[in-house]
Amino acid sequence: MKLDSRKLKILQAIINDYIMTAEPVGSRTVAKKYNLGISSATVRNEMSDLEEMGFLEQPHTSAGRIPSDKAYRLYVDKLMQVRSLSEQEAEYIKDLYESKIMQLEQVILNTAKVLSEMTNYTSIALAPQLSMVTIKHIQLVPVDKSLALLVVVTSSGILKDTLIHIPEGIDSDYLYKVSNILNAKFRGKTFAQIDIRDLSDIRNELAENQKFFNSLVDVLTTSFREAENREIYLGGTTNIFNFPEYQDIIRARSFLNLMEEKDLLYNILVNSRNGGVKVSIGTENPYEELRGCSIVTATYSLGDRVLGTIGVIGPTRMEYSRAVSIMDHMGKALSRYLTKLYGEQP
Amino acid sequence: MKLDSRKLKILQAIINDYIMTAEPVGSRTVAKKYNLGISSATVRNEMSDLEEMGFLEQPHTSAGRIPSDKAYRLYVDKLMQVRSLSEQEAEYIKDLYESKIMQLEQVILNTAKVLSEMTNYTSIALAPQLSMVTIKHIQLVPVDKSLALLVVVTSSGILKDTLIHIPEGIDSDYLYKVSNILNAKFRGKTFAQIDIRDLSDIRNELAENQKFFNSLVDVLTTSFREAENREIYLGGTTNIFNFPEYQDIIRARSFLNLMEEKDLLYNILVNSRNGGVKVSIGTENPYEELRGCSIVTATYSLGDRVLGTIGVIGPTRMEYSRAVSIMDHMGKALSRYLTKLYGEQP
DNA sequence: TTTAGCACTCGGCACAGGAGAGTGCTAACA
DNA sequence: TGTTAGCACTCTCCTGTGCCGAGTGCTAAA
Repeated sequence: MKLDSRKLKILQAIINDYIMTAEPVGSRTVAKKYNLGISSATVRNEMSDLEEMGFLEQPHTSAGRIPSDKAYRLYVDKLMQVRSLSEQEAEYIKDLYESKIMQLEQVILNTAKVLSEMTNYTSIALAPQLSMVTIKHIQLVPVDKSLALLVVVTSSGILKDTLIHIPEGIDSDYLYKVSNILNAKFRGKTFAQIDIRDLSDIRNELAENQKFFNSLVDVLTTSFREAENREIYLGGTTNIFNFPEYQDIIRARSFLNLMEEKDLLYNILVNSRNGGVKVSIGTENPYEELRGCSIVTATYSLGDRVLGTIGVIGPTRMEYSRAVSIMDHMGKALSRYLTKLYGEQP
Repeated sequence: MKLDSRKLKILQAIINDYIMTAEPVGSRTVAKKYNLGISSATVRNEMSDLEEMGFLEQPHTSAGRIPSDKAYRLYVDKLMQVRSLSEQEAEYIKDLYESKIMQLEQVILNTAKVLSEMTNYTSIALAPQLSMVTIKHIQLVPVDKSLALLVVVTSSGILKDTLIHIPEGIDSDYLYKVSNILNAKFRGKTFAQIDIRDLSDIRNELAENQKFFNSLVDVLTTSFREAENREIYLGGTTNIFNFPEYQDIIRARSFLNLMEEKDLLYNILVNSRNGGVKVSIGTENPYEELRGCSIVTATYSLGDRVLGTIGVIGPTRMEYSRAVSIMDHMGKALSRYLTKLYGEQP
């Protein structure tokens, strides 16, 4: 059977209607509301064909039809027209990145918040992945007799800081010396490139302070393990209650529980890291818990390095065209902002 | 009318039963299940009295009775026996504070998580209030030609760090000098004690670098404003779905929305800061949105300075005796742990 | 003062019937 | 041959009814 232009028009009408109303769409509605110049009976025949082809589904015999995931896929790939942002929306994004925030985490957090407010979906954002950025500066800052602060500044302004115990009798100069060694070793490298063997040099330097060396190794190795920042920021988790398909307490609950599964969300976002806007519809999703949801993601970068992913998650009956355009703009605006703020200076 | 011992026994039975079942309790149940040696008819008369006295309420004529907030208050103050922790619970808390976490925020976050797991309620925790701790060390760390990192270490190991722009031509030595001035001015003070006028000295020092001075003032003043860390950590927000009184989507939703109102939660926690375990029952609560909920809070301290508050929030039909004992132990264990880790060293 | 007994109340549930929306099929029509 | 009008049929949703059970309040007896 061929998917001729009339079938496409009808399909599009059904998808549009269902996205707006969340109610199964009947043949009469299509014929009347989307004046295609054909009668409801004709529409009925076409709808029957579309169902046979797998684009429509019927919740029960005497209900209208709803689009299948396959239909949404077709819609996203071929049918929908990606709108540009409304003035209001563009303004919203512009405002977000004009405020003076220096903390990178805060930027991402605010981005998530704005995303959920603009789209009315739940937003998720992956914290910047440290393994992607280079180390700019390492410094041991003395705190008191027995504590020092190990600060690592990266090219993206991110810093990891950890307090470490130092043995008695270590002075500020000594820390300064160690800092210099660490800098010489690791400056310019990414976290991923750091090799534990590089530390052996330092071991020799610190031969007389074995305990201190051990502390350092301890902290640095944990830092390596946490180089992949697995933090996930959420925005508008309760937005899900706005959708009629989540008026059921069981579904709402399982959705909210899902949002607490940070590991799962992490995997989703990390796997969407290969550039551009990505749409994942219902059953296309690798995780069973997410059939019924669609996810639109976009990446954000610093210069040409992809740092992380932002996304929105909502019912498969999602306003894809709006979501895609917002995600697209947001990803780009965020990248521009980050590159401007933290971009590698010569 | 007098609240004699039989009335108290009956009231206690009703409260216990209602806490466990969430179902209105009838006279038969009380007479049979809590063998008090009296008939249901007698219980009925007593219950009628208790209702008149304001301790019981009737959802509708042919239902049993449920305790009023007044009854819960009596229960918490007089009737309930505060149990000690089960071995399992004690073990759980012990484990929590035996792991090696250095980041204070992480400790509080984990505390909230464990709290919600142990109690099955939603837990809330107020981040440590910086105005309570003293500044130990301030240092400007050079990052590159145009950026420096301002690190503030406090007596509780908390640090605030912010990137600031520095004008061209400022070298590491210069930053070191400025750091020393800042240290001389502010070391030993609390954030609350910092006076903007103290900066005028520095202005003179930096006369030739007006721009840099402005940046510094900018950052420091924002730090002051944020000295009160308004961050709230939540744990187990979806636990609320476990309770039959929140099977209604409207109520569940409004509860979850409430949990996103960080300002409101902040006020609740800050106002519970005057030591010890505090129980706030339903309508006793200053916020209308929270009638129907009870909150049990405890404070945590560093040495003798109260740093913040932790708490659990659940339906008024709360297992007060368990909640109070857990909060009491947790607050104390957390304080001990913090004092051991970050306690003021000579 | 306590208790047994009884009439009464009210929510919850199952069930039936009707309305409404939508379908599929058939037959007529262009 | 494709399109349309008509019609019987299906299925959900809503509403009203009647019954059951839990629980109460009152009365009268112990």
